[in-house]
Amino acid sequence: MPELAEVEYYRTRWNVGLGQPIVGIAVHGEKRIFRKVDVPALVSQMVDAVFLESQARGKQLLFRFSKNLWLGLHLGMTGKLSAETADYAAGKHDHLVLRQRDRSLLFHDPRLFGQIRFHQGADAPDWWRALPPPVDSPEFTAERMEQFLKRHSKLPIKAALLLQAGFPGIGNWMADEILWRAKVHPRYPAGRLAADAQRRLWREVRFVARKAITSIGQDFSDPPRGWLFHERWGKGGRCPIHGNTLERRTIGGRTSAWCKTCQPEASGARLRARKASV
DNA sequence: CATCTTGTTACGTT
DNA sequence: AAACGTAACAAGAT
Repeated sequence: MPELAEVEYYRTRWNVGLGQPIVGIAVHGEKRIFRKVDVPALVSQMVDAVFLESQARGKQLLFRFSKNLWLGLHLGMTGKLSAETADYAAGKHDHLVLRQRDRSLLFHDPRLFGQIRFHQGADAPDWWRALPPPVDSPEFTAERMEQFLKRHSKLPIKAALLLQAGFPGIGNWMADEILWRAKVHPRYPAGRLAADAQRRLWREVRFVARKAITSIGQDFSDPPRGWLFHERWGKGGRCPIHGNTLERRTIGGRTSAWCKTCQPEASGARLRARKASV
Protein backbone atom coordinates (compact mmCIF):
# COMPACT_ATOMS: atom_id res chain seq x y z
CA MET A 1 0.00 0.00 0.00
CA PRO A 2 2.38 2.58 1.16
CA GLU A 3 2.73 6.01 -0.38
CA LEU A 4 3.60 8.96 1.82
CA ALA A 5 0.30 9.07 3.70
CA GLU A 6 0.21 5.36 4.42
CA VAL A 7 3.84 5.51 5.48
CA GLU A 8 2.99 8.30 7.91
CA TYR A 9 0.16 6.23 9.29
CA TYR A 10 2.36 3.19 9.83
CA ARG A 11 5.04 5.34 11.44
CA THR A 12 2.67 6.19 14.26
CA ARG A 13 1.78 2.54 14.91
CA TRP A 14 5.02 2.18 16.86
CA ASN A 15 4.55 5.35 18.92
CA VAL A 16 3.04 3.40 21.78
CA GLY A 17 6.52 2.02 22.42
CA LEU A 18 8.32 5.39 22.68
CA GLY A 19 10.50 5.81 25.74
CA GLN A 20 10.68 2.06 26.36
CA PRO A 21 13.74 -0.18 25.95
CA ILE A 22 13.96 -3.12 23.59
CA VAL A 23 14.28 -6.28 25.65
CA GLY A 24 14.55 -8.77 22.81
CA ILE A 25 14.57 -9.03 19.07
CA ALA A 26 13.55 -11.60 16.47
CA VAL A 27 14.41 -11.41 12.78
CA HIS A 28 14.18 -13.35 9.56
CA GLY A 29 17.63 -12.06 8.78
CA GLU A 30 18.18 -14.18 5.67
CA LYS A 31 15.39 -12.44 3.73
CA ARG A 32 16.23 -9.91 1.04
CA ILE A 33 14.86 -6.99 3.06
CA PHE A 34 17.99 -7.36 5.23
CA ARG A 35 20.38 -7.23 2.28
CA LYS A 36 21.98 -3.98 3.46
CA VAL A 37 22.17 -4.95 7.12
CA ASP A 38 24.82 -6.48 9.32
CA VAL A 39 22.23 -8.71 10.95
CA PRO A 40 24.29 -10.06 13.89
CA ALA A 41 25.28 -6.48 14.79
CA LEU A 42 21.67 -5.35 14.69
CA VAL A 43 20.50 -8.20 16.89
CA SER A 44 23.19 -7.76 19.51
CA GLN A 45 23.19 -3.96 19.65
CA MET A 46 19.47 -3.31 19.74
CA VAL A 47 18.94 -5.04 23.05
CA ASP A 48 18.61 -2.47 25.84
CA ALA A 49 18.30 0.39 23.34
CA VAL A 50 15.49 2.80 24.19
CA PHE A 51 13.10 3.76 21.39
CA LEU A 52 13.35 7.57 21.26
CA GLU A 53 11.87 9.01 18.07
CA SER A 54 10.40 8.29 14.66
CA GLN A 55 10.35 10.28 11.44
CA ALA A 56 8.86 9.82 7.98
CA ARG A 57 10.13 11.45 4.78
CA GLY A 58 8.30 10.51 1.63
CA LYS A 59 8.28 6.72 1.69
CA GLN A 60 11.29 6.50 4.00
CA LEU A 61 11.11 5.88 7.74
CA LEU A 62 13.78 6.47 10.36
CA PHE A 63 13.60 5.31 13.98
CA ARG A 64 16.06 6.62 16.55
CA PHE A 65 17.16 4.65 19.59
CA SER A 66 19.53 5.31 22.46
CA LYS A 67 23.14 4.10 22.15
CA ASN A 68 23.35 6.12 18.88
CA LEU A 69 21.35 3.50 17.02
CA TRP A 70 19.09 4.13 14.06
CA LEU A 71 16.74 1.86 12.16
CA GLY A 72 15.73 2.80 8.62
CA LEU A 73 12.68 1.16 7.08
CA HIS A 74 11.13 1.15 3.64
CA LEU A 75 7.79 -0.61 3.36
CA GLY A 76 8.00 -1.57 -0.30
CA MET A 77 4.61 -2.54 -1.70
CA THR A 78 3.22 -4.60 1.13
CA GLY A 79 5.10 -3.62 4.27
CA LYS A 80 3.20 -2.77 7.43
CA LEU A 81 4.07 -1.75 10.97
CA SER A 82 2.02 -2.59 14.01
CA ALA A 83 2.19 -3.05 17.75
CA GLU A 84 1.13 -6.45 19.07
CA THR A 85 1.03 -8.13 22.45
CA ALA A 86 4.27 -8.87 24.32
CA ASP A 87 3.94 -12.60 23.67
CA TYR A 88 2.93 -12.26 20.02
CA ALA A 89 4.18 -15.26 18.02
CA ALA A 90 6.00 -14.04 14.91
CA GLY A 91 4.66 -15.49 11.66
CA LYS A 92 6.32 -16.24 8.38
CA HIS A 93 6.08 -12.66 7.12
CA ASP A 94 6.96 -10.89 10.36
CA HIS A 95 10.58 -10.13 9.52
CA LEU A 96 11.49 -7.86 12.40
CA VAL A 97 10.06 -8.04 15.91
CA LEU A 98 11.25 -5.63 18.58
CA ARG A 99 10.16 -6.89 21.97
CA GLN A 100 9.39 -4.46 24.76
CA ARG A 101 8.11 -5.36 28.19
CA ASP A 102 4.48 -4.64 27.30
CA ARG A 103 4.35 -5.14 23.54
CA SER A 104 5.99 -6.29 20.33
CA LEU A 105 6.75 -3.81 17.54
CA LEU A 106 6.34 -5.53 14.21
CA PHE A 107 7.52 -5.12 10.64
CA HIS A 108 5.42 -7.36 8.42
CA ASP A 109 6.01 -7.72 4.65
CA PRO A 110 4.77 -10.70 2.64
CA ARG A 111 6.15 -9.56 -0.71
CA LEU A 112 9.62 -8.65 0.57
CA PHE A 113 10.06 -5.49 -1.50
CA GLY A 114 10.70 -3.62 1.71
CA GLN A 115 14.09 -2.78 3.12
CA ILE A 116 15.71 -2.44 6.53
CA ARG A 117 18.80 -0.39 7.32
CA PHE A 118 20.81 -0.24 10.50
CA HIS A 119 23.10 2.63 11.43
CA GLN A 120 25.21 3.54 14.41
CA GLY A 121 26.34 7.14 14.93
CA ALA A 122 25.62 10.43 16.64
CA ASP A 123 23.91 11.77 13.53
CA ALA A 124 21.28 10.39 11.20
CA PRO A 125 22.70 8.24 8.38
CA ASP A 126 23.94 9.85 5.16
CA TRP A 127 21.22 8.34 3.00
CA TRP A 128 18.63 10.00 5.23
CA ARG A 129 20.23 13.43 5.15
CA ALA A 130 20.52 13.25 1.36
CA LEU A 131 16.78 12.80 0.83
CA PRO A 132 15.09 15.44 -1.34
CA PRO A 133 12.82 18.03 0.31
CA PRO A 134 9.30 16.77 1.07
CA VAL A 135 6.65 17.92 -1.40
CA ASP A 136 4.72 19.69 1.37
CA SER A 137 7.75 21.65 2.60
CA PRO A 138 8.72 25.25 1.72
CA GLU A 139 11.82 23.91 -0.06
CA PHE A 140 9.66 22.19 -2.64
CA THR A 141 9.31 25.27 -4.79
CA ALA A 142 7.73 25.56 -8.23
CA GLU A 143 11.17 26.43 -9.57
CA ARG A 144 12.70 23.31 -8.13
CA MET A 145 9.98 21.21 -9.69
CA GLU A 146 10.49 22.90 -13.03
CA GLN A 147 14.21 22.14 -12.95
CA PHE A 148 13.51 18.52 -12.18
CA LEU A 149 11.00 18.19 -15.01
CA LYS A 150 13.43 19.82 -17.39
CA ARG A 151 16.03 17.21 -16.55
CA HIS A 152 13.55 14.51 -17.52
CA SER A 153 11.89 16.37 -20.34
CA LYS A 154 11.01 13.41 -22.53
CA LEU A 155 9.64 11.27 -19.77
CA PRO A 156 5.84 10.99 -19.61
CA ILE A 157 4.74 13.25 -16.76
CA LYS A 158 3.19 10.26 -14.99
CA ALA A 159 6.55 8.50 -14.91
CA ALA A 160 8.26 11.68 -13.69
CA LEU A 161 5.85 11.98 -10.77
CA LEU A 162 6.89 8.51 -9.67
CA LEU A 163 10.58 9.42 -9.42
CA GLN A 164 11.36 9.69 -5.74
CA ALA A 165 14.28 12.06 -6.32
CA GLY A 166 11.83 14.72 -7.50
CA PHE A 167 8.56 13.81 -5.83
CA PRO A 168 9.40 11.90 -2.67
CA GLY A 169 6.46 9.90 -1.37
CA ILE A 170 4.32 10.12 -4.49
CA GLY A 171 3.22 6.70 -5.75
CA ASN A 172 0.87 5.36 -8.36
CA TRP A 173 -2.51 6.40 -7.02
CA MET A 174 -1.34 9.83 -5.88
CA ALA A 175 0.25 10.51 -9.26
CA ASP A 176 -3.03 9.72 -11.01
CA GLU A 177 -4.96 11.86 -8.53
CA ILE A 178 -2.61 14.80 -9.07
CA LEU A 179 -2.73 14.60 -12.86
CA TRP A 180 -6.50 14.32 -12.89
CA ARG A 181 -6.90 17.38 -10.66
CA ALA A 182 -4.29 19.34 -12.63
CA LYS A 183 -5.99 18.30 -15.89
CA VAL A 184 -2.82 16.99 -17.47
CA HIS A 185 -2.64 13.85 -19.61
CA PRO A 186 -0.37 11.24 -17.99
CA ARG A 187 1.65 10.72 -21.17
CA TYR A 188 2.43 14.37 -21.76
CA PRO A 189 6.22 14.97 -21.87
CA ALA A 190 7.39 16.31 -18.52
CA GLY A 191 9.54 19.05 -20.01
CA ARG A 192 6.92 20.45 -22.36
CA LEU A 193 4.31 21.51 -19.87
CA ALA A 194 3.05 25.02 -20.41
CA ALA A 195 3.51 27.46 -17.54
CA ASP A 196 -0.12 27.29 -16.42
CA ALA A 197 -0.20 23.49 -16.51
CA GLN A 198 3.00 23.39 -14.52
CA ARG A 199 1.57 25.77 -11.98
CA ARG A 200 -1.53 23.59 -11.55
CA LEU A 201 0.61 20.51 -11.23
CA TRP A 202 2.75 22.06 -8.49
CA ARG A 203 -0.30 23.15 -6.55
CA GLU A 204 -2.01 19.77 -6.83
CA VAL A 205 1.10 17.86 -5.79
CA ARG A 206 1.07 19.78 -2.53
CA PHE A 207 -2.70 19.71 -2.11
CA VAL A 208 -3.05 15.96 -2.65
CA ALA A 209 -0.10 15.21 -0.37
CA ARG A 210 -1.42 17.38 2.46
CA LYS A 211 -4.99 16.13 2.23
CA ALA A 212 -3.87 12.50 2.08
CA ILE A 213 -1.77 13.01 5.20
CA THR A 214 -4.72 14.45 7.13
CA SER A 215 -7.01 11.58 6.15
CA ILE A 216 -5.07 8.37 5.52
CA GLY A 217 -2.03 9.55 7.46
CA GLN A 218 -4.00 10.23 10.65
CA ASP A 219 -6.33 7.26 10.93
CA PHE A 220 -6.31 5.44 7.59
CA SER A 221 -9.66 7.01 6.67
CA ASP A 222 -10.35 7.52 2.97
CA PRO A 223 -9.57 10.81 1.24
CA PRO A 224 -12.54 13.17 0.64
CA ARG A 225 -15.44 12.14 -1.56
CA GLY A 226 -15.07 13.23 -5.13
CA TRP A 227 -11.45 12.11 -5.42
CA LEU A 228 -10.36 9.85 -8.23
CA PHE A 229 -9.00 7.60 -5.46
CA HIS A 230 -12.43 6.05 -4.96
CA GLU A 231 -12.80 5.14 -8.64
CA ARG A 232 -9.43 3.95 -9.78
CA TRP A 233 -9.13 0.49 -8.21
CA GLY A 234 -11.46 -1.85 -9.96
CA LYS A 235 -12.37 -1.86 -13.60
CA GLY A 236 -15.20 0.38 -14.65
CA GLY A 237 -14.25 3.32 -12.44
CA ARG A 238 -15.79 6.60 -13.54
CA CYS A 239 -14.65 10.17 -13.58
CA PRO A 240 -16.16 11.91 -10.54
CA ILE A 241 -16.87 14.96 -12.70
CA HIS A 242 -18.06 13.56 -16.03
CA GLY A 243 -19.15 10.07 -15.13
CA ASN A 244 -17.43 8.55 -18.14
CA THR A 245 -15.45 5.35 -17.77
CA LEU A 246 -11.79 5.99 -16.96
CA GLU A 247 -9.07 5.23 -19.47
CA ARG A 248 -6.47 2.72 -18.37
CA ARG A 249 -3.04 2.04 -19.77
CA THR A 250 0.45 1.24 -18.59
CA ILE A 251 2.52 4.42 -18.51
CA GLY A 252 5.91 4.61 -16.89
CA GLY A 253 5.62 0.92 -16.13
CA ARG A 254 2.49 1.22 -14.03
CA THR A 255 -1.22 1.22 -14.62
CA SER A 256 -2.57 4.71 -15.05
CA ALA A 257 -6.19 5.77 -14.88
CA TRP A 258 -7.38 9.07 -16.30
CA CYS A 259 -10.40 10.86 -17.70
CA LYS A 260 -10.38 11.48 -21.43
CA THR A 261 -12.47 14.60 -21.00
CA CYS A 262 -10.59 16.19 -18.10
CA GLN A 263 -7.20 15.18 -19.49
CA PRO A 264 -7.21 15.23 -23.30
CA GLU A 265 -4.03 14.25 -25.15
CA ALA A 266 -2.96 17.84 -25.66
CA SER A 267 -3.58 18.87 -22.07
CA GLY A 268 -0.43 20.37 -20.73
CA ALA A 269 0.37 21.97 -24.05
CA ARG A 270 1.22 25.54 -24.49
CA LEU A 271 -1.81 27.29 -25.89
CA ARG A 272 -1.39 27.70 -29.62
CA ALA A 273 -0.76 31.28 -30.52
CA ARG A 274 -3.78 32.65 -32.30
CA LYS A 275 -3.08 33.05 -35.99
CA ALA A 276 -3.17 36.61 -37.04
CA SER A 277 -6.32 37.26 -38.99
CA VAL A 278 -5.90 37.28 -42.70
C1' DC B 1 -4.71 -21.33 -14.49
C1' DA B 2 -3.68 -16.51 -16.04
C1' DT B 3 -3.30 -11.96 -14.81
C1' DC B 4 -3.20 -8.25 -11.68
C1' DT B 5 -0.80 -5.38 -7.93
C1' DT B 6 -0.47 1.63 -4.20
C1' DG B 7 7.72 0.07 -5.23
C1' DT B 8 12.41 0.02 -6.43
C1' DT B 9 16.50 -1.27 -8.97
C1' DA B 10 19.64 -3.67 -12.23
C1' DC B 11 20.56 -3.73 -16.79
C1' DG B 12 20.64 -2.76 -21.69
C1' DT B 13 19.77 0.75 -25.09
C1' DT B 14 19.54 5.41 -26.86
C1' DA C 1 27.38 10.64 -19.18
C1' DA C 2 22.59 10.88 -18.54
C1' DA C 3 18.10 9.57 -19.58
C1' DC C 4 14.88 6.09 -20.55
C1' DG C 5 12.26 1.50 -20.93
C1' DT C 6 11.81 -3.01 -19.28
C1' DA C 7 12.45 -7.14 -16.60
C1' DA C 8 12.99 -8.79 -12.23
C1' DC C 9 12.15 -9.29 -7.47
C1' DA C 10 7.81 -12.35 -4.39
C1' DA C 11 3.47 -13.50 -2.93
C1' DG C 12 -1.30 -12.83 -2.51
C1' DA C 13 -5.80 -11.46 -4.64
C1' DT C 14 -9.11 -11.94 -8.34
